[in-house]
Amino acid sequence: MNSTAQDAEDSSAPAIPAIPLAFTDQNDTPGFQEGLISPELAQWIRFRAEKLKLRLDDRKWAAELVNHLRDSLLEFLKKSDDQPYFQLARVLNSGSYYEMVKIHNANEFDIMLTFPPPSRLNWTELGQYQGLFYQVSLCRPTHSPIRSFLLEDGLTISASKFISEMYLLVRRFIRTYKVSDNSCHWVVNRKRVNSPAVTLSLLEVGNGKQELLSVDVVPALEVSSKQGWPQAARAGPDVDHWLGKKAKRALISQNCFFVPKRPPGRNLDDIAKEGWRISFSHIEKQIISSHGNKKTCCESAATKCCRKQCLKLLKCLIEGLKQRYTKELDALCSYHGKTAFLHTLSTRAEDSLWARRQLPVCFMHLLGALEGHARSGLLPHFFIPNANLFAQPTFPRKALVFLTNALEEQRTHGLPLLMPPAPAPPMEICSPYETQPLQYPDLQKTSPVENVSNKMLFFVAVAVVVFVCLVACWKHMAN
DNA sequence: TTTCATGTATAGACTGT
DNA sequence: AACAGTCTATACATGAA
Repeated sequence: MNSTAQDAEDSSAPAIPAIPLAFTDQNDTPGFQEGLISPELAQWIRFRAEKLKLRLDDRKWAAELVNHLRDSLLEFLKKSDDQPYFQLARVLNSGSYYEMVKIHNANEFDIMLTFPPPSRLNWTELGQYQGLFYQVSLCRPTHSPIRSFLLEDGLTISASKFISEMYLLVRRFIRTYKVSDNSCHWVVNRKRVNSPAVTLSLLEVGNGKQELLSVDVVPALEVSSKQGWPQAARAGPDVDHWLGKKAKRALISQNCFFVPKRPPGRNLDDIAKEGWRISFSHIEKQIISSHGNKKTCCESAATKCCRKQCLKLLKCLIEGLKQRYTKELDALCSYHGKTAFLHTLSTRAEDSLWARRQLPVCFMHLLGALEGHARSGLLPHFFIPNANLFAQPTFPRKALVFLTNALEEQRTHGLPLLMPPAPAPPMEICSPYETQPLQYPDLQKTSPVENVSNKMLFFVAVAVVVFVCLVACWKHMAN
């Protein structure tokens, strides 16, 4: 009976695998041995990857709202005389949506607003951050409107002034900006002290609780490629054997950015409080979109690879872990996953290793790689090899040990966090997948479109169950 | 496999200095 | 007239269905 109801909703759903599925640590790659993935688990991984796709309707709905907001904001800044420097803003879409690795819903967008400095920049590494954070200043005094963001020395660009002014203008913009159909409205979220973003949320009118979309607007200072990247990143990412030396040169010859994010920690000195963080978002996006060892990767059905799917699954697992162990894994974020992913791609370069069919094996490999980084406490920033994203105190020792164990548990117990909730009781009607929001309440923020389809599915499931019951009764009576 | 919508890169037109 | 910056049309890539 249960399976009938399930099948009615999702005929492609594989059977729930027997748990635990043995993964042992015998291999030198932590947590990975090819032969040990059971066919059931492999099927589940494929199935889960399918489920992470964004729906076209959702994308269309969200893209229209976000693009209109973005274009209107840009127009507002261009016309604004209050802060003439912001008239120079240019848009650079970044983050997982535009990298095509956003999962579950098209509900989070990252938009960088980039600004060219009036002259060459000087930057000084802030100590103890291994080249991630910088004091940024102009080489010479200027009459450019950027003046209003400078400190008393007339040269140093103040990150706090920059982001505060951005807030001011975005708030001013939002006061008059209306969503076309009036059913929702954008609000500016509260300022967060360590965040470089002005975060906007789209709320339903009359239901202030439910956030339908969120957009991070991140201002960024552009460093001309003529100046080159800071010393800590000068060597460029380790992609020689993967993307090739020529591709690497092309990457290094691009601009990089500073975003107004101060370094973590309390009791910062006055210089650190005005610190900027280096950003390679646009390069990351480029690498992820042209990710092949050969040019032909993903060009045809025959050369399709599973790299992006692996990253999506890892992001899903990380979200799940953070949901399940909120406090313990506070320090963990999706960027750790992305970094481990990039390292894995650069060492496991050959396209054939990432063939579409190999998804389960590749994902387990990636998971093992992240576990390995956690176990060794070493996860170098992909562009700044000396910056360890698992270094303390940013990533506390305790959290690292917890993460190592959590990842090991996932690997050795058949990925319970990627699985549906425990086997359903006999009369359960809904398919396990549809009940997923119960397990991870915030992972899936339902859009209006989704609500409709959920109701439809539920209705169909109930109808099928009733029908099957009737048939069973009828047969019983006939006997 | 195909069809479609969205996102991106590019060239050439346009505009103001 | 020359130039840089901006806008626009177009083709192409990507991924969902």
